[in-house]
Amino acid sequence: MFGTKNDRGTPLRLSDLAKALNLSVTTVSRALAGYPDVAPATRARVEKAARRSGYKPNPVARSLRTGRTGAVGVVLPTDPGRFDDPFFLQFLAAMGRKFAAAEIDLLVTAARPGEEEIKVYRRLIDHRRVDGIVVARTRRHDPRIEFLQSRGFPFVAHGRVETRKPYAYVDVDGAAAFEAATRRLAAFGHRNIALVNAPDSYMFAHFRAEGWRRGLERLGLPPGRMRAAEPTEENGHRLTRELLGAPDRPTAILCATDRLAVGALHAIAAAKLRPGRDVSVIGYDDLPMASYTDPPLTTIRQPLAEAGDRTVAILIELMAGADPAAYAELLEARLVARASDGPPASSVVAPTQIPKTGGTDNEAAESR
Amino acid sequence: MFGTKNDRGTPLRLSDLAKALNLSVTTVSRALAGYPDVAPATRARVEKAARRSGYKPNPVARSLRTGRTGAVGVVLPTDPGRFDDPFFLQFLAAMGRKFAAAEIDLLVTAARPGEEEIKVYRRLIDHRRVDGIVVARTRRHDPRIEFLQSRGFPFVAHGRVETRKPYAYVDVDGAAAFEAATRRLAAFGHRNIALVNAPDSYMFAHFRAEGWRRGLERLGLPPGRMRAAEPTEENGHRLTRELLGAPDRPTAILCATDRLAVGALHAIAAAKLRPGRDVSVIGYDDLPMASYTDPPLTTIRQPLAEAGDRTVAILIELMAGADPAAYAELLEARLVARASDGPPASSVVAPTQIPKTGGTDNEAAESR
DNA sequence: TTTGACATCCAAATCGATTTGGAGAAGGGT
DNA sequence: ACCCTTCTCCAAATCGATTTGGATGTCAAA
Repeated sequence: MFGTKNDRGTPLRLSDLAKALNLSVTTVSRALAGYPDVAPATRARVEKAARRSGYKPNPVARSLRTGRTGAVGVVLPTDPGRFDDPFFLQFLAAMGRKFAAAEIDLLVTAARPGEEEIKVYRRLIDHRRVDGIVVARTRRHDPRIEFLQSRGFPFVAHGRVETRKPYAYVDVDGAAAFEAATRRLAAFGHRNIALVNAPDSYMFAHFRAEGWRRGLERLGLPPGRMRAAEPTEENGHRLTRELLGAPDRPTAILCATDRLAVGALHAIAAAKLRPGRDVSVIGYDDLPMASYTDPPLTTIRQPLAEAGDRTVAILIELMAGADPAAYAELLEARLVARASDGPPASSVVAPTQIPKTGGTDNEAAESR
Repeated sequence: MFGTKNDRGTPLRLSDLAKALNLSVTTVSRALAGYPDVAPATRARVEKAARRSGYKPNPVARSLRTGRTGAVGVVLPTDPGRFDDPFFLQFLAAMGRKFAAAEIDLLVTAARPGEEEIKVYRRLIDHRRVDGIVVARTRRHDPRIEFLQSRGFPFVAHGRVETRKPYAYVDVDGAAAFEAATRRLAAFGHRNIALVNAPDSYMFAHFRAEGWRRGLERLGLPPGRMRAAEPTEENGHRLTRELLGAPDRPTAILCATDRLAVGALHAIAAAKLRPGRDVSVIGYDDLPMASYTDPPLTTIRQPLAEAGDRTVAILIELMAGADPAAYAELLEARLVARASDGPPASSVVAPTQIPKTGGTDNEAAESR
């Protein structure tokens, strides 16, 4: 009856459908769009023909006319060329299903924090590449949030920001999670609990440190030591080695991410200490590999799937015109107990066998 | 002189520029596009005005007219919701920089292998969402390749496929790498070298097995055992446990990916054997965490950055009309020696202490 | 018979850039 | 003086869908 191609061999156009039905493109368009000024019988005829022929409107033409693109942008705040943090992939994956279900395309770019970063956002918006944006890994003073707010562009942030003007976000309560983790360690009997953190400029790092501090304080424990750097295995190793080399060696180390924790476990073993016995470690993220560290990593699992679902749902509402101020969701993380933490080996262990750390690199690193 | 916005507050249009310059849109368009029928002085004037005002053509309008989108699609062959394999992210990252430099947007989707998968490709093409496609992780009989070829759509595959009709691909010579790794293990003195592989339906797994087999053969060693399953830590652990439980326990295990290798190391330790001493392990991918396993993983690093660069470069040429048959590139991987392999502990070790494996799950798994 | 009110339908404008098919002017050759 | 190139430039068509602003027809009320 109706072919799925027109006589030019290109996908069916609205005008092809109209011609076949002996109707105007206007009527066909309005019939499919649900306008009321189309007779029920006509609408049925149009819908049937559209279904039969597999007609789908050309999204580019529609986009030009309506100004909508059917795509959403995500700019990963990392060096393009190596945004290999598994977290980002999990994050993308968490949103993928919902976006696919809504027939929304995901446009992924990478741009490292800084001036260039805003340019990418500007391009996405000015050139109408996307209808909405997801901001990943917020920072304390985040120029991206300010920029998007100033443009009035729909966006959802994964994480909070220190700003007055309300905006839509979905975040996980890292402070509560780290306070709970601190309590857990204290309950094991630890009194010297250190933190291997990501740079404080990252909001997530800031909150996790806050939870740790609050936990220590409420438990009446003395403040612990903290070191921070970009969350990689290598930095986790280095910072932990520094902590272990200090005179009052911590018996437990909270790590802001699993990648840091992996490095920490390694540094502990390298110092001839038993991770999980002499020094407890707790991570955050529950990456797939967390079960396969040695010992298996006790870590905190954030409800990333739920966060992704909510992020997408909120973004869709914002793109339809909803007020960003109405959306501020804080989800709960939950601790996954494995074997990298437990009671301290003994209250009074002589700090035996701790190798000297190198002398040149023991200031707290705070890379870019 | 020229504002960066027109009087409607929207981004500058070609017609705004034309009006300001007292020229027709035709001339302005042709001046910027480099047509020869524009007076040098006029062209200079137009170019200067465009630069000053920051004019960028509306990509949607351009797309409607030219049929090009300025975007490229990647469909990750995984469950949407959990495409958390670090490899995919590295792969995306490897292409990210070049795509950004060429001002090409990257459209990322996930669809699990099967019928649904082709639907996604069909949508990308029919709806003109992208100008080209990158096919990730090829399979032996890959319906994606056939589909794209039948449509004559520009694409580059990361990996080869068993087909006669030529197509453009960039691949890493996994067979050569695994043959070399096998030789290395044999040089250490190993004679019983097993393979923990990904399903043979994946082309990469097929080649790595081929290299391993060829290596054994050329060295005059007896064929080794192989087990295969989806490349996750968990499966690496399970398959390795099965291999270790067999009567003639291998002294070395090649793993098709680092994730499998991580599981393997863990299974070896769980069997009270010393990884790197009693049982050597070599992985593939050199994920960031490979340096932080216990012991640090000897693995094979593929030149992913180079592969990404070439993939993008080839795709750009194909989109400009080049012949896919002209592009078939095979890159070399290189072994990164760490501490998970070495000479076998002793030629004659009694297979002591090997715990019984569970009885229910010891057939070679070959999940979907 | 006339007048609304309502139900249906459609021609044309629109989104913004590209491209076709000339038009007009200037200069050269005969 | 006339014809032909060669240079420059531009009006209008085009891509395909959406949307504005009617046009037409029908039927009931006046």
